[in-house]
Amino acid sequence: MAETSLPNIEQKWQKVWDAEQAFAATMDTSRPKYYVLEMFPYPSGRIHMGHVRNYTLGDVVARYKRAKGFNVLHPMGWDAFGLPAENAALERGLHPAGWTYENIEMMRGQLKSMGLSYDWDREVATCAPDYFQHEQKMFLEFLKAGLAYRKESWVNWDPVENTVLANEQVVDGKGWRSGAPVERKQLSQWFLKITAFADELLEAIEGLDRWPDRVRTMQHNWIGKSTGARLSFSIDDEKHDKIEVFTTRPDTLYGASFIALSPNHPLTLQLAAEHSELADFVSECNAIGTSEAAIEQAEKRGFNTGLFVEHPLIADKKLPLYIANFVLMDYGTGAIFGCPAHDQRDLDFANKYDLPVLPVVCPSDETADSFTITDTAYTGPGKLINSGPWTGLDIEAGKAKAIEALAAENIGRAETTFRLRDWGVSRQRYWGCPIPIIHCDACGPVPVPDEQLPVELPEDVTFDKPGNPLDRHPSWKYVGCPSCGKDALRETDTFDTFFESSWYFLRYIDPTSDRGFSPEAAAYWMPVDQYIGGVEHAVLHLLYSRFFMRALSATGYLTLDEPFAGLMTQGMVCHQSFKDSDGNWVFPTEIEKRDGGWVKIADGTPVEAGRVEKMSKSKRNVVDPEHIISAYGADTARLFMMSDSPPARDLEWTESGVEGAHRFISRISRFAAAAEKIDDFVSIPKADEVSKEALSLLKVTHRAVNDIGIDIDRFAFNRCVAQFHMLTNAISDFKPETDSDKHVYAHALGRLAIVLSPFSPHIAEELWAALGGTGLVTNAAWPEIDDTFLVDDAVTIAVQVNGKVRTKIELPVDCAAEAAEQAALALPEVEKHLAGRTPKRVIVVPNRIINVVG
RNA sequence: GGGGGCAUGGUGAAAUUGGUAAACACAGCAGACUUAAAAUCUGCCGCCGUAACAGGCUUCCCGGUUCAAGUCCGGGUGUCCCCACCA
Repeated sequence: MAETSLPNIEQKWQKVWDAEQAFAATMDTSRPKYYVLEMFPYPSGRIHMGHVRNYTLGDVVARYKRAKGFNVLHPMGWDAFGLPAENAALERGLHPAGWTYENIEMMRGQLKSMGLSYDWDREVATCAPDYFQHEQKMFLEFLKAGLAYRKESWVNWDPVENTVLANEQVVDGKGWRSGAPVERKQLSQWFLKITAFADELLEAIEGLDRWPDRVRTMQHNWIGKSTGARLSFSIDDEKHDKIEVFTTRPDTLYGASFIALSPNHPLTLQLAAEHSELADFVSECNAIGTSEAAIEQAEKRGFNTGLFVEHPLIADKKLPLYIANFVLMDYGTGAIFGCPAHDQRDLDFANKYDLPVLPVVCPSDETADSFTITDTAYTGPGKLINSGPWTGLDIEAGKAKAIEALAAENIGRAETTFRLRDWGVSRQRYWGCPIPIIHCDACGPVPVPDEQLPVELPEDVTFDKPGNPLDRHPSWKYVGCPSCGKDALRETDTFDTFFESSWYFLRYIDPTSDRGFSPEAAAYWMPVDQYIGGVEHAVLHLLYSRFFMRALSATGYLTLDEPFAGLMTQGMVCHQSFKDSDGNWVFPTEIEKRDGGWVKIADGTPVEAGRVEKMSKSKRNVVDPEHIISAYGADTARLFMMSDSPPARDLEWTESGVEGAHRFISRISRFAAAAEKIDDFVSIPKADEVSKEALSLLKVTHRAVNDIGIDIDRFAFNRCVAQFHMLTNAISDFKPETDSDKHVYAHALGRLAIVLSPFSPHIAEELWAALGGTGLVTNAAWPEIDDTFLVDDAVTIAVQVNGKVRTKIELPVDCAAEAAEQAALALPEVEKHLAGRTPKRVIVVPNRIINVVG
């Protein structure tokens, strides 16, 4: 094993960094800042490999930028509210707060053992009143500004647990825990008006040029802007209101054959009141949950009301009015016109209920007479047909004409609709931030006055019954109305935990401010220069945070639109999974290789190697970082994480890969153990004063330092590790003899220590100290590069004949094209492969390639 | 159903953005050291040829542009992810 115990070395340097407060950040407007942030963890109890990868990625960037002279802010904290704490309370009788804080203690210790360059003085836990009081205040400011409101909305309701379920918690239409069929129910909920910024959020995606394209597209699609028209249809009995419809295809209006309303449309409810069969139909529709699976299985059904509406453009044409289960109340106007020829869903519906199918768009290779629709709707390009005055127009012109015509008749206009809906933030949960509202019979919902903030959670709560403990607490919710003084009730819902994560990066910049954060700190530190985390937050957290910046700007907290200038989404950490003969997942520690196959150590029964999958407890393919760190050290774990896969891609955890990384770290520690202290090894030796071998090592060294810097900037950390190996191999191969050689040798090792320190900082410190380096390598500036070492005087380039590489030739750098051409044509291989033909053309790309075309 | 990513040796990958495909590692093989093993060091390692050269083939498949394609364009296959009765 290693000469000196690596874990001891690591603890030693961690103590030194602590004692020197090496990573404390202070605001200094005279220096350029760099804010590096990793998505903060939920304190589940122990760190996992995904955390190790995420935080190592961030630490490499933070330490590199520090070496490059930036005033780096690199904080860490805890996304501490959430359901698992309540489950622990339910299952093990622990209080959520105690459980959470214990987990934080545990995980902080684990993170510290990784040697991450955090400024721990800025640590934040979102469940602390000192944190959430500021978001209660923000919410009240949003309320004042009209960016928060209360509304009845449809939710998934679990009738056994008496609580709202998120869509993710509904499995096959049933509650994930209770197994009870989920109901749709209307509930009064608080909403944040994210739709007020829909257009802005969409347009600003364009400017997020340091975000991954796929995240940008996901947000783009999520916001889902549709342009079209809103138009109204009159019911021919004149008793009822007009029906407003949104469509993206106003050009197909002449092909309309029915109108369908959502089961929750106001008119539907009005009709259902007089019509018991319809009322039954509506409740059937609502019994089906809102989950994906439920929707997919649900058959498209309609209810014919017997009423007719007038076609707005064709005199005397009447369209039947249906209630249809596939029409959503939440999107558009909750009503559609069906044009079966050009919409698959409308066509299915029309065929089922025997409604006419009239094509009004015809592809260019068909004619109006021959073109028919049977069971596949036509959604492609073409010319309008059967469309009165619009016949002959193309689709886009048809849309414009249609909007013009509707406007002229005063029955419609152009309209834009978004898929994005306002953010419902109410949760019927205990372990969350209380919503600072008091409900008074006389005054309605009244904001909790500033001087009564924060509204804290009561500690004496019970989890023995389903439902919200806050709601059944004996006294907590009974308060006087702040406005009239009469008996009133506290809001017992708490905020969605995405509320906390939408602004935590602002708390880090000014963690003791009594207003959450100061505009001055925000002006200096924001935006986050580099944000790193999992792609699973591509939409929710990253979109909510973007909204929050705009809402906070609108309420005078700061002036900033975009919180994260750069975003890096890392891939998952995967591992081989195993199943035994009974099909149960087996831990890798329970098995061994025998005769080329896997067997259980315990009883020798065969085990089948499954797929390489994301590490997860259920598949038993997790590896605990703590074991790896105690067995190999943090430097090894960190280096391995950066080694093979580029950050954005999935990384497969392999034991042999870890051992490879550990061999490298051990190799460095042998260099450190054998190092001689040389005065002034940092200074760059002169090219003309060193031996040929030493010069070549200097070239490798300066090239490596140069390339590593470039590769860190572009997140090619796996290439950096390759550079470490090449540099180390070159150093190993060099046998210093003279004093000048020793200087070069120490110089190369010193450069290695600096460039390795973002990745494996402990061993880098050890090496630096062994060489006699001044101060900490953690504080060392990124090395200067002597450009003269980056250029060679000769290059070997490939010579092609008719596009195939036939030989190589060594030429002086920047050799003139004519000379290169002459040299190439003189080569015997070229002559041979030309086989007597005269070269028609010779392409010379200087320092790259020569291609002889013959 | 809609949108997006990815596809390169036995494996993870690299390729200066259109210019020598396979850097660096993992695994494997052979050797040195050792009583032996581990560790360490040295060498080999895309495929088909060959005694060895020479050749030929090769970046999922088919086609195109180009002196030149892993890279660009068109079509297809596989795979993963996101969204999904969105009018």
